[in-house]
Amino acid sequence: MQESSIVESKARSNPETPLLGRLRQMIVTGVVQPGDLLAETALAQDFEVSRTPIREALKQLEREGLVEVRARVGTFVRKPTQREIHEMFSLKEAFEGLAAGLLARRGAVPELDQLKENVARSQQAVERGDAELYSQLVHEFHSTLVAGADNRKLSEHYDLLMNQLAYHRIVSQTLSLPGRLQNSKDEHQAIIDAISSKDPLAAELVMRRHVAASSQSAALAAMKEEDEEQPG
Amino acid sequence: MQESSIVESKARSNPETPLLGRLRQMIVTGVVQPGDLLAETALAQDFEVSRTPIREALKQLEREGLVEVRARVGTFVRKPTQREIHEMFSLKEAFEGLAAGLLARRGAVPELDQLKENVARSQQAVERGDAELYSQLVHEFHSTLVAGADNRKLSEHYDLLMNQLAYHRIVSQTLSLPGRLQNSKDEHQAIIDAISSKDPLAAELVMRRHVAASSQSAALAAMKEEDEEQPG
DNA sequence: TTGAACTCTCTTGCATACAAGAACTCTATC
DNA sequence: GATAGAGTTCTTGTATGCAAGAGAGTTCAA
Repeated sequence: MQESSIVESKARSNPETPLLGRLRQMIVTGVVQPGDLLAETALAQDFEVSRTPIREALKQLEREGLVEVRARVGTFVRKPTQREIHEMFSLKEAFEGLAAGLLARRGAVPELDQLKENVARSQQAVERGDAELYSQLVHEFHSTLVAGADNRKLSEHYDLLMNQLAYHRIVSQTLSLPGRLQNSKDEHQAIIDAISSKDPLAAELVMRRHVAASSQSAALAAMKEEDEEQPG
Repeated sequence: MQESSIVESKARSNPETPLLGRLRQMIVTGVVQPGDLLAETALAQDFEVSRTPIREALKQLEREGLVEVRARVGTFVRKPTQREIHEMFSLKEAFEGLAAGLLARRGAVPELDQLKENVARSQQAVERGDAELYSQLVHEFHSTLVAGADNRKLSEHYDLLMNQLAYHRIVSQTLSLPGRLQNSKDEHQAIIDAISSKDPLAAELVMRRHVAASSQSAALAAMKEEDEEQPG
């Protein structure tokens, strides 16, 4: 239905090399953990290519902020600092607020129907207490909304940001917080209402409030994860 | 005083390779024109290195949207489409609006004083009718404001955007439009007032209105340039 | 036991050779 | 004159070899 969009979403002239996508997915989904060494030679053997394309992909990932290349030492999976996470949630709020406003301006488009359907399915997920399905639907809701803004540059920046946040991992943790499920669904409904009434300002405002609320939960979850790793 | 910031501004662990910066500057400042071929071999000879580092830099520039690499054909300086320019100005509005809000929240910081001084100098430039100096001060105003938001992720995204817009070229064209100089300066003053009164919402609103206004002028100038190139 | 120096290994950085393909040019043919 | 085709040339894509440096481990001396 909806493209994954965290891992792959650009519709550019040059389709992304499979290598880059696979490496990025490994990082974003947590197959490799922050601090892990991504050695070019080892990866080259794993993927059965030479170091050259591996190297290009790693350099690209460095620019995306997912890894850190230390000259003549190694390439390591990067972990955003608390400050960076906070900064990125500010950006997320701005991006999605902009998207909501643009979408409201566009009026009735297919994406709006997709959002309505999403909320309907979310309602069922909430009733069944299916947190995992709901988490997936949340991701779909937000990416559909941004896609509906019909602004490719926005999408590019947004995808970049979401990859850095390793968003879906944080979201699934966030939603385990008690009561957050029902709140989140209601907020989604309010967003759709504002968009449907073609009020860009209201749409942006509601959207930003929603992102701010979930950001707070997410930041909390991220901080909690931090504590669990280093209990001392 | 203020770092150029269009060409170089990141304070990352890995300092940017000189090659990348030089190539980027060549594109942003118009030394090489859209459509021009950037052949790896030729550049390697010019810069007296092998193709490998050149290649890395070009790949990076591709990700930044400044060049287009067509496999086995060539790497070409890219020209944003009218649609992309429009999209990017939407993003610019969101970024600078966010920055103004964040800066207002921070209160009295050195950057605020820099902004005040900037407006004072701009006043002089307007009185003297020095459009070039004013153009430079405009650039400085906006980059100081974003820097003042104290959000590195925002700065990264903003720099990326500005490079794609080859912003200063467009600005200098824009400001030649009659009456725009005085208007622009007054708007800058209004932005500072809003920030000084520590009203994030007002600051964001005024900022966004300002960006929207200058965007309209800039888009017009870009369109005009387009027409001049292809008169038929 | 501690510390310093040295060596050894592993990493990325860079240069280069070769492969593959796109596009242009020139020629032959209709 | 127009067009199809082959060949040439230019481009980027990939593999690989070597250089340089960081860092861990070891050894030796105090």
